[in-house]
Amino acid sequence: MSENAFYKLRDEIENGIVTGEFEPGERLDETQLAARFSVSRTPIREALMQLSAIGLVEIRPRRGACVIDHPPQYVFEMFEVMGELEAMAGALAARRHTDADREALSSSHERCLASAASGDTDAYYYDNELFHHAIYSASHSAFLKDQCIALHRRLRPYRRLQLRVRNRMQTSVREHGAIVDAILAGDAEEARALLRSHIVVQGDRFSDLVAGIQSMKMQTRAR
Amino acid sequence: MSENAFYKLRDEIENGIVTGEFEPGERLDETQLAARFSVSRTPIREALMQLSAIGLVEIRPRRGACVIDHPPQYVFEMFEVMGELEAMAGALAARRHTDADREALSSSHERCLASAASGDTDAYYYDNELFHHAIYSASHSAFLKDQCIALHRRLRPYRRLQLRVRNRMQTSVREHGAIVDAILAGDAEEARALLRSHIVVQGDRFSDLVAGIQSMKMQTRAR
DNA sequence: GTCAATAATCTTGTATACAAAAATGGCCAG
DNA sequence: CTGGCCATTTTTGTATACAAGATTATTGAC
Repeated sequence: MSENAFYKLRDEIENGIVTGEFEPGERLDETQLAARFSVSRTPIREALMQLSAIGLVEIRPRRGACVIDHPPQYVFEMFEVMGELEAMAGALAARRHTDADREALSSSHERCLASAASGDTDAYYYDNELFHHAIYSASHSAFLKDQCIALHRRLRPYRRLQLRVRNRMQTSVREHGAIVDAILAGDAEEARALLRSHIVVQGDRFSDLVAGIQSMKMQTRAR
Repeated sequence: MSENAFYKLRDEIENGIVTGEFEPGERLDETQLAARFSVSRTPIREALMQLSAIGLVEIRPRRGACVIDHPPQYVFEMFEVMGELEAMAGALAARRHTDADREALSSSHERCLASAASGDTDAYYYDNELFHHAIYSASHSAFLKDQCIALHRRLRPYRRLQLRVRNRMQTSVREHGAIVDAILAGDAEEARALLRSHIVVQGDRFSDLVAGIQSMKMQTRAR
């Protein structure tokens, strides 16, 4: 608590955006946030500056900061790019994984299986992140890993929505199984293809996503 | 000059990093920068916060900001990811380009041809950027375009180094020609493959890059 | 009652002030 | 002469102050 308030504040505000406490388009009042976190406006502004550089917040001159509000098309494109990056990570992982990577992949997949079976979406959400991070690490490309983690974070609000769709967890974990097999078998092109289609939001899933975003906003209006 | 100093400051400092005025690893003193740009430390700090979120600057608690200094391996990985993203943009462009995109691609390629022929590396550097931006736009994926532009910016310092290598401009512009042909022919997979190898820094080019980075740092030490 | 213009208020953007941590330098012991 | 410890000096991180632009409320005209 003692040092570097703006780091903590950045994570705190980011978390608020991810969980939907701050909704897309909502204005982020500096004074209000300062009061809420019992700090002055200075570290709040610094946190907002960082979030704006990351692309979670939009700062318009003399107008203050808003939570970024992307049109569904843009969100779709984000998943599309994420798919390509994860596909790349999977392909590299298939070629480069070590014994430790095998272990990390398998065990995180086991955890996903368990939490999917229990139906606990929060647990699955967390374990799913572990699984994907295991792939990034296994790619042995530090920059690719950084990029994947950054984009993964940006997509968190929407990823959360997706899990609410019926049976998505079961489908997701089944796909994970095939991905693990491909990577461990060293089949780079198979891993690439599987990861791409695992991530990209196609057909019905896109409609579900748009519906989810809509309902999230409706919820906002109602309050 | 009147409004939003931190935007201008961010670009100014970023530019300093890109052109090599601020060398990798160099400490960025807030007070010094404030004096240099005749502002207080506040907007300087805000600019540095943004640059750190982008990944151009590293801020260590209570230790101040430094220009980020990546090991050559990491830089290589950055080009590798850039290659994959541009390949994706090229593939999409091949499928989706409009008449306006055709025109933009052709004319920016013409400009590259001209500046390469004249041997003006600065002009080529600029026209090359135009050309690649034309591909991003033709992909008709706003997010992919944003990501490409962001990464392209981050790679600027190193890209500049590459052009100094003998005949690189001629080779580059020849590759551009093939890329334009593939995109205009609507051959997505050909465009993908050509762009990937156009960007990725393989074999000798990687050695040249490492040597360039070394000499850049030597120059720093000497002063 | 509605609209527009102006005054009052609020919010942002920047400067300055101050406390606490890190870096520096000097001093003394060995 | 070297190395470690304490005092001094910088430098960072945060709070506060203030000016200028944006927003809201009020008043007056139609």
